[in-house]
Order: sequence, then C-alpha cells, then structure tokens
Amino acid sequence: MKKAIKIQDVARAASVSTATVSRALSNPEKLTESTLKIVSDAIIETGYRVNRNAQNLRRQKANAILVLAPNLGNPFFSQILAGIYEGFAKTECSVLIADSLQLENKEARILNAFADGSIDGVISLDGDFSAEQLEKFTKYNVNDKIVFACEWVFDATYTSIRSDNEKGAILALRHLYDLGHRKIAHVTGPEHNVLTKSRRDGLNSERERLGIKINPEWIIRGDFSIESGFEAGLKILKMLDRPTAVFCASDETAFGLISALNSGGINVPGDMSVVGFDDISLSETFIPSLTTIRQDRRFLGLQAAKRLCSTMNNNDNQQTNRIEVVDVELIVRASTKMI
Amino acid sequence: MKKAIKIQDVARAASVSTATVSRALSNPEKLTESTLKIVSDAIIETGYRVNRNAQNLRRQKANAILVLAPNLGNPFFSQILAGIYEGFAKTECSVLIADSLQLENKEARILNAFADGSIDGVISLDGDFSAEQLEKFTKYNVNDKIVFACEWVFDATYTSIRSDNEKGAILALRHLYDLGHRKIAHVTGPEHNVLTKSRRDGLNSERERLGIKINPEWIIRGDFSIESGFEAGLKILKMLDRPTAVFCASDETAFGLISALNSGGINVPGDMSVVGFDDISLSETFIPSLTTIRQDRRFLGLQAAKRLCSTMNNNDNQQTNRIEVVDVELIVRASTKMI
DNA sequence: GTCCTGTTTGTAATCGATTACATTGAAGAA
DNA sequence: TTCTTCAATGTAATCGATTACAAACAGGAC
Repeated sequence: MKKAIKIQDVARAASVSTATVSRALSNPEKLTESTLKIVSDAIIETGYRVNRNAQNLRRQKANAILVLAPNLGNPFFSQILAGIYEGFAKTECSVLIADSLQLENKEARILNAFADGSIDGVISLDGDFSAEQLEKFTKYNVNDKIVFACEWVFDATYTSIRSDNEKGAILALRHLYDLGHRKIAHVTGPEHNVLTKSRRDGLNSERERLGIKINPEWIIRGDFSIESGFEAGLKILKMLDRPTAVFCASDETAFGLISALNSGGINVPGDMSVVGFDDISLSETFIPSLTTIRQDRRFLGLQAAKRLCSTMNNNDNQQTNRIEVVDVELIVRASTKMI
Repeated sequence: MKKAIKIQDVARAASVSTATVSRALSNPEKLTESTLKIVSDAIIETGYRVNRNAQNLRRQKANAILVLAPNLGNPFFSQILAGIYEGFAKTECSVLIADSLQLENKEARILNAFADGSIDGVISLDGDFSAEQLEKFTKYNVNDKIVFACEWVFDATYTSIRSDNEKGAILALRHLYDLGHRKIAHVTGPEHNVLTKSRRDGLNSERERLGIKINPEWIIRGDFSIESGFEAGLKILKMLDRPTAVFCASDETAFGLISALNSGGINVPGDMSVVGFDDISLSETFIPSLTTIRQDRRFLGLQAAKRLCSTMNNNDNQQTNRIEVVDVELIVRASTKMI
C-alpha cells in the first residue's frame, strides 16, 4: 500500500509552504505564474490528491447530497436520477441515494445526516412527509437545503420542481373524450399522495367542464405499481356497468391493467382504451404501445440539481420562484381508439 | 442555524474528558456503568452527533462505498441495488452510485476516490475494464477493495458474484428444443461483454450436444437494450430462412424483438417462440408474458455487499472462494409454444 | 536613502474526533 | 502499613487541509 501523499509532501517537493500549495489548488490567481508552475509540477510529480475528509472538516462542508427516492425499483426514477447526475457532473459533489420506503424514520435520518456533516443538501422525490416531520425540518433550519422534485409538500418554504400533473390529466381525459369515450375510469395513485390528488383534481375539473357523468365504482384505488394495475383490471372485468376507457396514474399500472383485461378476453384498444402517465421507455414497446402523458423526467432532475446547487452556493435564498412547473405532453399511441 | 454541538460540549456537560465521551460511543465496555450513564445522558441532552468528517479523518476511513453501474436506466439494476442496500443497512456506510457509461476515465475516477479518501470500496456491476485499467488497480493496490457483481473481469484476484449464465443459456435452449424448435436464433449482448460471451458459450456447447445446426445469420448482435431487440426483430422479418424461436440476452431485448415481430405480422408465441434473460418485473405482465431465465438479482447485490464488508473489516483477505456462482431458474410463461 | 503601499509567501491556529500514553485511585498481597 | 497491579479516566498529540495574520519584499514617491 502506497502511503498517502499529503500537502506537506508537495510543499517540500516544491520548496514552498503548505499554504502556497493549498492556494495553488483553490486560489491559483493569488500566486505568481512562476510559483504556480513550480507547485503544479510538484503536484503532478508527487501524484498528490487532496484528502476530502480533511478538506471537508476544515471547510465545514460535506460535498455530498442525498437523493431520497420512494422505491428505487421503479424505472420511472432512473431518468430523474440521470438528470440529477447531469446537474452535479461538473461539481465535486457526491450523490448519495436512499430508498425512502426502506428507510424508517426518514426525517430523523435526514436530520442526522445534516448534523453529522455527511450531506449538504437533499433532493427528495418523495413528498410524503407529515406536518410533524416538516416541523422538525423547520426547527433544525434545513428547509432551504431540501428541494423536492416530482412530488412535493404543501409548505411554501420549500423549492420544488414538478410536472403539470393537472394538465396531464386534462390532456388524457380530453383525448379520450375526443375519441368518443364518455364512460372513463381512473386508476389512482396511493391515497394522500400529491400526484394522486392533483391528477384527480385535473380529471374532475375537466370532467365537469365537459359534462361527463361518473360512476363512483370507476375510481379505483391503485399505488402506481404493476400489481395494482392488474388488480384494477380484474375489478373492471367484474363490473356490470363497464367503462369504455381507463386513465391510469402510471404507465406500469396501465401495463398491469392491460394484462389483466387481456387475460379476461378484453382487448385493448379494441374493447377498451387505456392511457398511462409518465412515458417510461417500455411504453413505446409494449403491445399495444401505450398512449400516455410524457413527463420530462431528466429535466425535472436536472432543474432540481441546479436549484439545490445555487441555494447551497449563494447564501441569498431569496429565490424568485420556489415552485417550478414543467410542461407535459400527450403521446398518442396504439392503446386508445375511436369508440 | 444551531451551531453544531461537539464532543467538547458533551464532555463539559458530563464533567468528563473528551476521551471518555469518545469511548462511551465506540468502546462503552471500557467505562464504568455509572460514567457511561452520565455520558449517555449528556449525549442525549445535548443532542450530540459525531462529526463524520472529523471521525473519518482521524480514523482514515471514508465510511462509503461506490457502486458502479452501466446504465442506471435499466430496471435490471434496481433489484441489485436493493440487495446492496440491504447488505449495508446495518452499517454506517454510505452508498454512492455512479453510472459508468456517463463516466469518462472510470478507472482514474475510482483511483481518485480511493486516494482522496472518499470511498473505502467499490462494487462494480460493470465488467468492462481493459488490461491497462486493471493494471492500474493492481499498481495502486486496490484489487481487494473491488468486488464485481453480475459482470466480472478475467483476473482471478478479484472477488466476484455472478449468475450461472452458461446454465441459463443451456436451460433456455433445451426448453426450446423440448418444444420442438430446431431453428433457434440468438440476440446477443454487446461484443466483448462477459455475459454475452458466457451465454453464447453455454448456447454453443448445448447446441453441439443436441446436434442442432446453426445458420450464422441467426446470431444477431444486440446490446441488452429494447432498441437493439427491436432492430433484431426487423432483421428477422427480412430473413428468407427464418428461425422458429429466439433466445434474447435480456428481457428488454425480448420486448423490443416481440414488438417488432408483431408490427411485421408475426405473432409470439403463435409464429415464433421467444425466451428472455433476467426476469425483470414487467416480464410477467408483458403480453405475451415472457418465458425467461430468472436471476436472483437481490441476492447477487446482497452477497456482493457482504463480501465487500468482510474484506473491508477483516484484513485477512485470504478468502476461500473468490468466485461465487449463483443458480438461475427457467420461468416458463406464454411467449414460448410447442412447434 | 527613507517611507509607504501593495503583492506574494510563510507561520501557525484551527476544524472535531480518536487514542497512545500518563495519571489516579482502589483492591489485594505481604 | 506499604507495595503491586490493574482498571478507569484524563492529557495532549494527531489526522490533513485551510486561512487569518504576519513577514518579507518590490516598486514608487519624496
């Protein structure tokens, strides 16, 4: 094992002080060109790497952020992560990932990580925090170090980047309406989830505007998962008053739904039209290919990263807009058909 | 902002020395029960959290590992990650994730992270390292801090956990053979990939054993992606001498393939049988549901984590078996049919 | 030459926890 | 009582980089 080279070794090799070496790395403009050259050469020659722990200790920083994702197993998140990585690519900041479903006491864990200096900020893709949990964040003064992406909480002090979920639901409903559908079911996300709520709100408002009646049975509780879609499909198979179209809260749910319908002899889109939400990569490939609402997930991640970076660097957290809403788009494919 | 509480503050509150507080946390058995009680109370009362940077600096550890994944977008990896997290759940070790496709000079980045003290170990799901890159690892003496999972490199000094890929290919081929298929195509993974190679090897040896002839056209280069499967499907559509079954190197490739075949009027499994590899969650839901080879991905991740933990803790790296091969299983579903 | 100014570089304190070594004190042996 | 031994606790050096402050030095004004 090579023993680590430290700043002292470089200083000795360059016949300067440690301060000069440190400055060569972080404030090169403060040095004469000639000394900078000497020091740079010595750094290369010795193969010196700054010790992050020492640096972080002294600077009182962690150079790391935490991404909190509910269920890493969902391919939905990968693109968001890619965007986040892109946003941090040029920085020296490490990205830690935690699965918030696996995490007990998540708010305590986050506060702990802040307190012990292992993170400087959080990007949460999970908006499921109780009032008590949020109070703790406020108490420990970390609100402006947490950025929400995709999901969010109802507390205006947090920065958040989200898709226009209401519009997505409206686009989906109108698309089905335009195809002649009037009996439209909805497989929701989990109760209390902000996405569930705003998509349902969009749906209801547009339903009212278009004057569509609704059978309460057609609102089926789901949780974004494939399995919940499958179960919803089984429920629909048993209905006496069947809808002619279904809007699902996620693409995976739509896949499960279509699969169940199929197993019951109902063809999509022949007998029933289905719209998803997200536009994950498999939606194009699925048979039938899925009509869905596209969210620009990479962009959501990228923006969240940028916002967090800027609040972490500038201490002026008087941002103009804490809430940024990203446009969504209807992608028409083969799972929907004129009635 | 609350100013951070340090060990000094706790020492003062408990009227003991900092050494005693430190011992209360890391070597409680060295203290009298009564002092331990006093110190513990003081820790709770003050809300003290150890500063990780200071601790890591002093202990010369990072308390973090890096997971290197090729293409985080692939849902295949999420289960492995879940296993890795499970393996590190009880430890204080943070898990960093990097997408090796996005990472230029990955070996240099890894060595850097070791050198600057930001990681203690690596779990690589990526086996694509050149001889020169491996030499660098050897030179900097980090071979026993790197564990390969899923993929691996041909250097016996590394610990690696992998599925029995040859057996998987053999099971797939024999299943198709048993259904009466003799004209069997294969969509491979990327050239030079170890998985591609071992699956192809398994296929070839079993092919020979069963006495199946092969049209070279039926070996189609892919890269595990949906798109490459789609393109392979298009190629098959154009063939004069068409296979009756296809074995794909990944489930996603199989989805793309089936989708392309479908668009060309070829029904799966009616006109052609398809077998995948991996058994990702959507395989059960896809229409038709996919016959595939199941890898226990969570277990692969968990084992990799355990191995890395034990080599990082015990300095005796005289492990009995550096290579651990995990069994795979044929899952028969609806995408394959008797000819 | 002397003084002043401003730039470049060096010295040493500091971040917060750990731990080798020193000290204290109590129990047991004689 | 006095000495030995050992367990419990304290003192202070240490990990490696940063940076406030000090020092050195060059150049210009007089």
